[in-house]
Amino acid sequence: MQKDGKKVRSIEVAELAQISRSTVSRALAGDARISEATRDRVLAAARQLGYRPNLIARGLKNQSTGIVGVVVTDLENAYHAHALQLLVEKLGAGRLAPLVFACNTVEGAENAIARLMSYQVDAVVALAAPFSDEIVKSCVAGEKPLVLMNRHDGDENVGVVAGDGLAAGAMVADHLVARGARRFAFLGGEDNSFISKERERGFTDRLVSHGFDLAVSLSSRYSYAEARVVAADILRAAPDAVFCANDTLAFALLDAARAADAPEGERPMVVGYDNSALAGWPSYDLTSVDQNLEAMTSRTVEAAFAMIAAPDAVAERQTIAPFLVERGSTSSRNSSRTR
Amino acid sequence: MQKDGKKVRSIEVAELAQISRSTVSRALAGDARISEATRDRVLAAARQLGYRPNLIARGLKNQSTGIVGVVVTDLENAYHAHALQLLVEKLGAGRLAPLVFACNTVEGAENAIARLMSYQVDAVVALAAPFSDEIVKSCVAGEKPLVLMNRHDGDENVGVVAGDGLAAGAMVADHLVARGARRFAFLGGEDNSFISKERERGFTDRLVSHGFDLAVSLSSRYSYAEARVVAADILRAAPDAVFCANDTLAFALLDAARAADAPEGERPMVVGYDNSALAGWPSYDLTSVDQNLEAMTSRTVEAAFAMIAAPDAVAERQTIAPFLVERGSTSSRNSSRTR
DNA sequence: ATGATCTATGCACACGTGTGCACAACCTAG
DNA sequence: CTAGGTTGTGCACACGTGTGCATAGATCAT
Repeated sequence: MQKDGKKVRSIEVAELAQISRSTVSRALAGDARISEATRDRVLAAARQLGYRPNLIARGLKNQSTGIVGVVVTDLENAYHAHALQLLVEKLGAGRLAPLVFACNTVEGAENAIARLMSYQVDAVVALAAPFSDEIVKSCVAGEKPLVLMNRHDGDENVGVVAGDGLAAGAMVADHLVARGARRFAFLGGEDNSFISKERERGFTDRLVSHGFDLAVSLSSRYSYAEARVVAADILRAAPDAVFCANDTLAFALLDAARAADAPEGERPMVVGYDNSALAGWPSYDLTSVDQNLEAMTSRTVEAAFAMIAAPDAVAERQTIAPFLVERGSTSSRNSSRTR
Repeated sequence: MQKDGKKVRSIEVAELAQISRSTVSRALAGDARISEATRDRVLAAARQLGYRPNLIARGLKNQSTGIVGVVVTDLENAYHAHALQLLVEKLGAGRLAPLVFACNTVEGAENAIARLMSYQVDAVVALAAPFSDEIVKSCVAGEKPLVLMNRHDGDENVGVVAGDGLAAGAMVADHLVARGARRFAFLGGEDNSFISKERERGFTDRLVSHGFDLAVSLSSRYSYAEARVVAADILRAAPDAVFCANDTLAFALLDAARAADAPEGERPMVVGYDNSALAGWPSYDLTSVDQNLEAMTSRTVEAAFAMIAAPDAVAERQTIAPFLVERGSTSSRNSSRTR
């Protein structure tokens, strides 16, 4: 292991092994035509010199870099951060390297995509990013495989892995009805984004089939402070139960209810979305929809692999089933209520 | 903008502009020797074809990829996630692309470093990563510039940007003494890591110079559930004020105090560290040390730039001054206390 | 013994870019 | 008209790797 500091190239391994550079390349690639003896000699030499193939050069030659572009938006949102961590881990396990760009504005998105394309990424994963139109357009134009996570989109040939917001909304409706709620509210997010709308629709439709309807529906940005204001408006309508498109919104609602100083038995039941770590803490103890990020990120990475392996195949769209984690915010201690 | 889907190479720009490929390269690089007229022709052709230089090829030729390796650990920790977001943004603004690897185990760290080196990154930024010994050793061996963020280390020639835990501890001591506390406790994290130790030392030393001392000092992992257990032990010692090495620890302590059902006036004052978003929410309203991540990440990126530009220069070590954000958890409503 | 088949390896090219050096064209001074 | 300078451009090489093709040696069939 004589790392003298300078780069070790394959030619040096070849010289040490008394062999040509081609043979080194083939031996390391596991080419069956290389004899056992020389392969061992090459491996020994490579190990001795601490040889690491230059993936940039390999990428240039192979037209495949092993780099995957990842576009994220708001890492301060714990849900996004967690998703990114899982993606990074799973991509790494699959011998792919994630090149991460954040974009908060539309020109940021265009810039990020341009950079990614310049780096010849093998695929792009967009993680709940807005401006997905731009991203889709650029990736289709550049013929790069693209997987959108939790972002539905048009009819272009892009991979889509998304949670089933409709099913989640229905599950929440079932749960709240079973707990005895009668007057329902929905607190949506981000200018009524598609995802928020979907969750609301699943919720409302199932309520209707139970013979109820939605008394109030308002929406807020995904920030705690702004949500507090809207939460107060929701509470003014005195709902039995509130379904929030996001855990942060739910926390704001819970705090607003506490601040209103209503006796505990009269506070509405609350359900959040994302099942963030905080939801499990006793201070909130929030019933929340778990999107199954573990499965979602796994499917996303698998989809990226598949599209890299077969670029011309039809991209599939997968739906991940969410599940409900029931906690104290919808416990029966709240069930005796006077609307 | 005739993107027919296939890659556009510089030779195609050259042909369209009726010029040689060298001239295209020089024109786009802003070489002064190129005449105004041809430069315009090249730019027009490049724009028309939607030409994007292949940064992989450029990296191979220039021995400089513009990629910076980023090593992170626990993105579920909001502090790390926020730091990563800022790093990604600031690196991107400086025309650098972050290749992100997560490592939770020591072999994960070695693997991550090996991958980074293979991708010929221009520098490595390690973000509060454990196993920094391995990282330092590998980067020094590979002669890659390395910047450690919030991680002090030996005498190797690596850049270090860290918050001033000593000063922070002292500030907290001053603050708590001024608020009337007399019996102090410290709740540390992660097996008494260096960072946690430093904060405690700053705290204790200043307490001593005020004529007080530390009644209790315990430590826990950085997870809420484990911290709750240790927090209960701390409370058993009935301190006036508790300084926690981490906001999560502080939240656990606050919840433990509430759960103990002591009258509000007798609960200890609590100070956290990181000033996470949650600290500002009314449910915790936690006084917390802000590490000034904005400044810290800026300095980190600047340090990386400097080390890339001058690899043989002596790496500098910078200290970022933290500041205290005072909130309700140390408000005077708690000041009348019976120890 | 000779041609045929197979095995193991080397030569040389390609990937797309940047740049030292040479050189053509033009201008100026004598 | 010639010598010398200035300006703009092209040739050809290098970066480190993978791989098609050719080939030397060995084994085998006849």
